[in-house]
Amino acid sequence: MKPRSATLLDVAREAGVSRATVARVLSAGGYVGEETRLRVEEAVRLTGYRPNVMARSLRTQRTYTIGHITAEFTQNPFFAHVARSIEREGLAHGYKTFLYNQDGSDAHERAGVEQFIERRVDAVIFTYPRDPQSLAMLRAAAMPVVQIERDLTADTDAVLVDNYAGAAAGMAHLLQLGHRRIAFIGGDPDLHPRSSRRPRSVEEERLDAYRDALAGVGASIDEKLIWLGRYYEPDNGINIAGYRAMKALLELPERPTAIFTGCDVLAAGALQALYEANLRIPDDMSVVGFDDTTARILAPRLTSVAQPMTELGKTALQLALTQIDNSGVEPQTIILSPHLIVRNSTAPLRG
Amino acid sequence: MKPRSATLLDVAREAGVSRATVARVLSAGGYVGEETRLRVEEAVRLTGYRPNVMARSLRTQRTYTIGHITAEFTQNPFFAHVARSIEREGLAHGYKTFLYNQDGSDAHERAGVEQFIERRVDAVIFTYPRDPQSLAMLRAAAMPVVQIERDLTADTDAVLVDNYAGAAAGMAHLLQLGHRRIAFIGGDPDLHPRSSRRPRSVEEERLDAYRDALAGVGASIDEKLIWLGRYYEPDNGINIAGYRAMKALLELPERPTAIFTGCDVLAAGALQALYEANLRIPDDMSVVGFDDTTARILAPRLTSVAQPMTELGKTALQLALTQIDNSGVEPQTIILSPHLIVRNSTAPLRG
DNA sequence: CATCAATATGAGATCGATCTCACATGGAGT
DNA sequence: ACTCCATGTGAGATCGATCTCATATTGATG
Repeated sequence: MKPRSATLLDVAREAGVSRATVARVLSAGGYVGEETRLRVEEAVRLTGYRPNVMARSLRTQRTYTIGHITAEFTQNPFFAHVARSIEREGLAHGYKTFLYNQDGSDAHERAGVEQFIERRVDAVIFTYPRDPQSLAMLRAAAMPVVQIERDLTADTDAVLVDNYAGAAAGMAHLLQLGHRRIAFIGGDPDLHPRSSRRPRSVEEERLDAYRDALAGVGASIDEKLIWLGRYYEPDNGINIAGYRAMKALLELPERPTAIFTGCDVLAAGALQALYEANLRIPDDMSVVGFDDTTARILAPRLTSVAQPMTELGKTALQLALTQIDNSGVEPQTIILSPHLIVRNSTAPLRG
Repeated sequence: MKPRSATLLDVAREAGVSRATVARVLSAGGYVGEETRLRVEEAVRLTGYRPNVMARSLRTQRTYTIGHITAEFTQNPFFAHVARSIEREGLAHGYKTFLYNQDGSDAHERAGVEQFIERRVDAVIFTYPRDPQSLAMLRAAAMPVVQIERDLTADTDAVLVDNYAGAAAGMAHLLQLGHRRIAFIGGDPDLHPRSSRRPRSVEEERLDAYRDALAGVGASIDEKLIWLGRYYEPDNGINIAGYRAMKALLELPERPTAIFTGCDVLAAGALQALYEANLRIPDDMSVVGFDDTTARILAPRLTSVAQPMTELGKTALQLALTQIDNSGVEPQTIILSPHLIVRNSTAPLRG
C-alpha cells in the first residue's frame, strides 16, 4: 500500500499551528511570527512534506503547465529543438510542459487539444498547427494559444520565421560563388497551409526567393530544375524524396552545378544520391540545406540556412506567459530571421 | 476575464438532477434511468462540459500521468525515439507523459524528480538515470520507477538491451566479410554507471564483445585501434569525437580495414573524416554503426546494430502500468535484443 | 399482502491547498 | 483611557469530481 504522503495538515499538527499558518509560511504571504516560522519549517523537514500540485491547481485555477502540440520530432530534429527550447524556457518560469505529437492527423491534433483542455493547461503552443478547428476549441475554452511557424488564424499569438529572407540568403551565397544553374529541391507547397495574413505557404516563400534571386541576376529559370515533393514517405518513414529528386536531376542532359534544398533532411537524401554517383562535394556540386539540423553531422558538413529554433521556442513561451498573466492583450506576431551558416558543401563554380 | 468553464454542477442543474447522477452517467457506474441518462448527455452537450482532471485526480489519487526523465533528446535521436514510444504507448492506455531533460546533471535530474513528486505522477520512467539519490527519493515517495538501459539500483523495474550480443553481431558481420584489422571507436566506459547486477558498463559490454570476437577467430588485438572518448563535446554541442578518432586511425602506419563504432553519432563523425580523406565506403573501408538512429540518412546508408527503441519505451511503460495497478509486485528486469541491419557501408575485404 | 431485491436518485463528506474573514494582542498616538 | 493600526493566528468556505450511505420506488416472489 502506498503510504499517503504528508499534507499541510500533518505539517500543521507537527508544528502545533493551523493549516493557514503553514500556508502563510510556505507561500511567504501575510504575517508570521519568527518563532512560528522556524517551527513550521522544521515540521516541513520532519514530515518530508511536498505540496500537492493537484490540490493547489484546483484552488488557484492555475496549473503551471503548458501544452505543446508538435509535429513528429523523431523525423525532423527541428521539432525536437523547438520542443526542448520551450521546455527549458518554461522551467525557468516554473512551468512544466506537456508534449503531444499530432501524428500527422487533424483528429489526433484535436484529441491533444481535448487532453489539454481537460488538464487545464495554462496555455497551448503549437509547432505547426494543422486544423483551424483545434484553435477554435481553445478559443471557446478561452485558453491562450501561440502558433509557431504558422498563422492558421489571425486571432492568436504567432512566432514566424522569415523564410523568404532565409532562402534569399542561401541563394545569394550560391550566386555569389558564380552558380547560375541551380536546382531547387523543396517540400510540397500545399502541405503547409496559407492564411490571409500569410498568403504564401512556407514552401512557397522559399521557392519565391529562389525564383526572385535567379531573376535578380538575369538568369533564366528552368522548371526542370525545380522538384517539389513530400518530405517524408509514409512507407519507410525516412526521407527518400531528396534522394529521388537528386537522382532525377543527375540524369538531366545539362546538370545543375548547385542545389538549394528546403530542408536538411531533403539535403541528406540528395547527398546519398550524389555519393552513389561518385560526385565530390563541393567540387562537383554545391549543396545548401535549410534548418541547420542534421547539417553538422553529414559528410561534408553542410552549408545551411539556420532557423532560430531556440529563439522560436523561447519567444513562443514568453508570448504564452504574457497572455496568461495579462489575459486579453492584443495578439502579437513576431517574425524572426534565419541566417546562413557556411560550411564545407559550397564552393565557387569551377571553370 | 476567463469564463469559468462548465462544471458537474452546471450540467446537473441543466439536466435537473444531482451531481451524483451526472457522475454516474459519465463514469458509467451504478444505476441510471434511461430517460435521465439521455437528459444528462444532452446537458453535457449543451454546456460544453469537460471534466476537470485536477479535481478528479485530487479525489482519486490518480493523475493518469507518467513522468519521463531522459537524456538530451536533441543530441541523440535514440532518446527522441524512446520518448516518443513511451508517449504513444501511454496515450493508448489513457496516460499523458511529462517529459523532462536531465540536462546532463545530477542536480537537474533530482529537480525533475521533485517536480514529478509534487505533480503526483503515477510512475516515473528514466531513460539513463544518473543519480541513485533520484531513485531513492522516489522510493521514499513510494512511486513506481522503471529504468531504461540502466540498472543503477536493483529495486526497480528495468528494461535493458543486450549490448554484448549487439556488438557481437556487428563484429561477426565484419569478420565474416574477411576483416581482421578492425578498429573500435566507442564512448567513455566510465561515462555510464555499473551496478552489482551489471558489473560492466554499456560501453564495456560493447568493447568486451569486440575483444572476444577478435580473439574468437584468433586475431590479435591491437590496442592502438581502440579509441574511447566522450560522445559529445560540450563546446560545440556536436559529436567531434568520432571525427578525431578516425583522423588518428588514418594516420597509423597500418590502417584498419573496418571500423566498428559504439554509436551512429560517432560513426557520422568518422564518415566526415573518411570523406575528407577521400576514401570510398565501403570500398576502402567498412563501417558499422550502433543504435540505428542517423544510419539511414548518412551517405552511404550505414550498416548498424539497431536498438529496439520502440520496444524499449513500450515495455517500460507496460512495466510502469503493472506497478501502478498492482503495487508491490516484485521488480522485473527485461532484456531486449538488438539486431544488425546491413546496408551499404560494409563490404568484403579486398585483395 | 408482506417481504426482499433490484433499480434509481440525492445529500453530504472527502481529497489538499488557498483565501477570506474574524479575532486577538500589543504598542503608538492623542 | 481610548482609539487606531500593525502584527499574528485560526476557523471555515472553496475549488470540482468522486464515493459512500441513505432513501425512495418498483416489481417479483412466496
